Amino acid sequence: MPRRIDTDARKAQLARAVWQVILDRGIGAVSVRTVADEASVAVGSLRHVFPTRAELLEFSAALMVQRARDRIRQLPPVEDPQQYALEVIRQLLPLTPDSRAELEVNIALIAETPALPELAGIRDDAYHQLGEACHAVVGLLTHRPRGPWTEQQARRLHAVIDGLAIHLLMADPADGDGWAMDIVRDELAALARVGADPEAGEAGTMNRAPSDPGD
Amino acid sequence: MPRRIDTDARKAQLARAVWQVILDRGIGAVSVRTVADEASVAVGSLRHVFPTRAELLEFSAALMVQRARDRIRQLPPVEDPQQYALEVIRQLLPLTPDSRAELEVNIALIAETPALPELAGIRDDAYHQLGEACHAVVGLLTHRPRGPWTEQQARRLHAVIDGLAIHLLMADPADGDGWAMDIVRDELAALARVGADPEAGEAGTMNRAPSDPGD
DNA sequence: AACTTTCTAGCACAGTCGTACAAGAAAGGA
DNA sequence: TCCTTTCTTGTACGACTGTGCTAGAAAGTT
Repeated sequence: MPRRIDTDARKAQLARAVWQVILDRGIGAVSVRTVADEASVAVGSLRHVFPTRAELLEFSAALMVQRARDRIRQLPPVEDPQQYALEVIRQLLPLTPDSRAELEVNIALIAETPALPELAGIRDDAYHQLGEACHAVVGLLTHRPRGPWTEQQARRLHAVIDGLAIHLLMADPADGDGWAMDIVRDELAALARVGADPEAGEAGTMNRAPSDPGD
Repeated sequence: MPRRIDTDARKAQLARAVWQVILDRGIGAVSVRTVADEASVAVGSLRHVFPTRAELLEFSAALMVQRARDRIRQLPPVEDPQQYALEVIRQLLPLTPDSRAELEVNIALIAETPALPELAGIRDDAYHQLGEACHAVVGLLTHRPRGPWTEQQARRLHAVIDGLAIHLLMADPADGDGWAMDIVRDELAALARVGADPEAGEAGTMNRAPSDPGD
């Protein structure tokens, strides 16, 4: 047996280099050369692990999705389901450099999908996983069986999360990011209120009633 | 006076070519050559109007934002503010090939911002305009004076719209797109309920109470 | 120590990129 | 008709792209 390297570790190292290039110079700057330089590795060496550029990007994207999922799975268990859901969602918003990088990579993926059909699968995978997580949160808080109502609530929660994520990415950092989690807290509280009081609101409609502003 | 062309019309024609290339092959395929080909024009001719690639992209992006704004402004007036708001938001979601192209260009912009700082201004402009529109809708429906509560509601509505937009872009076309407008209708109805009944909900909190699922 | 296999390094290639530039075509005023 | 100015066109250049390929370094087996 000749010399062997830890292929998985090397792949992860190169994926990190991809993320760094995307963060610094955008997806357009991701080439085998820039990534190899970022990882302090020769191009031929990179291509020994990732024969094509598409494989490099595919792995980098998949690893990013996996990391986010693992981070959520390893969240310490919390008694209050509402607070637990809050922590889960906190992991999905770009509130730290790491998760911010994840989202930028994700957006770059969506933007480049027409050019790289191989990545569509990963993108759809992440989309459906997050959708399922939202549905789980709705079920956890409202104690309702799956149905059109829970599906709509889940889709709305999903939209709020993704929308807030993008806004956090674009918003003036001087504005802070507390407002985003405030909105999420509000969403979860509203859902939990249905779980606590099965008779709340008008039956027969899916509409939700915002509370009085109280000003 | 030598021969003159309608510069604005030519710029618009080239901008349309940019959008088409983005739709067909992604932002990564946008080059002076591909755009010139798409517009059936020589590269030098394109560069006579847009000396640099950055100017080409900048104009294309700005025109896209302007077109969306004009489309909304020229919306026929409707009596019911709730339905009017619904029509406005319909223009902002990728439900037609045109508005779908707009969103793809928008996402491409966000993804490429690190590489093209010139575009950040346009992106921020569109962001704030949409934010203002959401705030206007909240004011229109709830009849509340501007304040922390309306701001939070507007930010949430903004997040829902942008989140739904992205999901429509990624979702399986077989799923249809009715669910998105259903969610928007729900949001507006909930806001309108505050406007109709000033005493609704619990005072002193910003929380909103979803109605009973009614299943 | 010799051999074998993996890994690294780097050059070569055809293609595309943005941009520069020069020469010809087109069209209105003299 | 000629002249002037705008516009179009094609070519050229250096830099960069993904990929192919070869030669050598590294390390475990025998």
